[in-house]
Amino acid sequence: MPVTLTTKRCFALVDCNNFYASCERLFRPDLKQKPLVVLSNNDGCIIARCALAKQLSIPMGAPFHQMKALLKQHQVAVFSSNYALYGDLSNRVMQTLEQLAPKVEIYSIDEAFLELSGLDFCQNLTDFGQQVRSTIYQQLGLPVCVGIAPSKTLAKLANYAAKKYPQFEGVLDLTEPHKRLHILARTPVQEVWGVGRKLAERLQAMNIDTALQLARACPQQIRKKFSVVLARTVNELNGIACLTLDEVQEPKQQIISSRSFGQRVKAKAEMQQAITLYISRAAEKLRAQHSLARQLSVFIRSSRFEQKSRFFGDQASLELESPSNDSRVLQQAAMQLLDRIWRDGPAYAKAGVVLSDLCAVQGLQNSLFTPPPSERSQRLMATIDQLNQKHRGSVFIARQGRDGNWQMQQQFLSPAYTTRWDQLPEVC
DNA sequence: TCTGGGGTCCTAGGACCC
DNA sequence: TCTGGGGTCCTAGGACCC
Repeated sequence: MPVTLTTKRCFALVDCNNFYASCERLFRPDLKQKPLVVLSNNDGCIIARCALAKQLSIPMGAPFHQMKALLKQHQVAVFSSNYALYGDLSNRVMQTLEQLAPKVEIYSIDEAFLELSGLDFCQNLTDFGQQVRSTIYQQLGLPVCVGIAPSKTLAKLANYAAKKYPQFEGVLDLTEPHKRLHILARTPVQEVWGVGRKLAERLQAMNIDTALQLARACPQQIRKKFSVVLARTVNELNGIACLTLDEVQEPKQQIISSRSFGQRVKAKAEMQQAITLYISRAAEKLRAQHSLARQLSVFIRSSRFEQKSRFFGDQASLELESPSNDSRVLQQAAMQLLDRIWRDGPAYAKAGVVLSDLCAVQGLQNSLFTPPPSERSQRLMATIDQLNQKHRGSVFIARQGRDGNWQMQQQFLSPAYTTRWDQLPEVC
């Protein structure tokens, strides 16, 4: 077997195929030969499709209600999204990857970059990619594809091609420049990481339609006409690594909790319940990353799709006297904000809260000017988090109430197979 | 009836100062 | 009274990602 000494930068992108759909299918072997889709929160849109469903031309992001007839006609299995399940399986995929490569950056719930630079693998890179694929499939039953290249942007593109063209068998190594031309020339510019719909339109107006044409553009001109970001993309497409592997997950700078309602909200008391729930969720996330928030916003809005009535939306923010992660403090502040923006009349479709201007609990403990949150508050919150971790929703602020009509619709929710003992799959 | 949620980064423009 | 330019900081909004 040839030995590849990678002295240059080398990245692999591992991406799970149709992740949510694959997760659902894992526990339903009876659906192996059947098309399957997963819906967004509130069963609003289709956000994941298995290969068979894709063949039926069910578009990504299509509103569920518009697709119902087609789904029924082809007997497509439908699932509400089950983030407890996907999150748990994602963790297992990442743990497996960490055993296979020394440096791993968890990029999203279903993707990770591996850095292979400077490693003298006793195998070529395609074989390494196949090993990743087979290990994850054997251990977890989830299919993945692997793209390998000297920059992250090219690794993304290699992954895209590994998925698209069956002859690569799920792994594509683009470290050799001459292998790239062919692929870049066949990849539409919109498939390049960092090029969305708007940029693609502007690029196409300049006769840049493919990834290869973008790679051959002048970075300085792109910088001038577009942005530093796109200029960096041009360099990355030429194999010049501008992005590095970020192994450590930085704490979030902003935490959002928002949701569309299962049914329109008209009463203020219901809105108060919803906002209280969202605040609790956001505060939980805040504490999980050991942060405090200085700023808080609340927003409410009616539906943009409503024909009969005019759209209404408003938001308000405030700065806390001292940074906090205490659900009670944040909840009170949120209620004040809601009082400011609430209007009787509109049928509200969505609301949310945003925590921002975050800082670390640690840093504040040594500050002379801002008092740190009290021991008592920290201990109480830690206890609540522990209880809720064991049993979701066991402790909550009374204002939140139980079972409002506004709560999320999840008509097709699968059991929490992997995270709840009472919902373990049964083998008959 | 029914159209997701949660993030990041960059830029443009205004306010303000020297 | 008239004139100028450069710098910083902040915010809102846009574009992108999954």
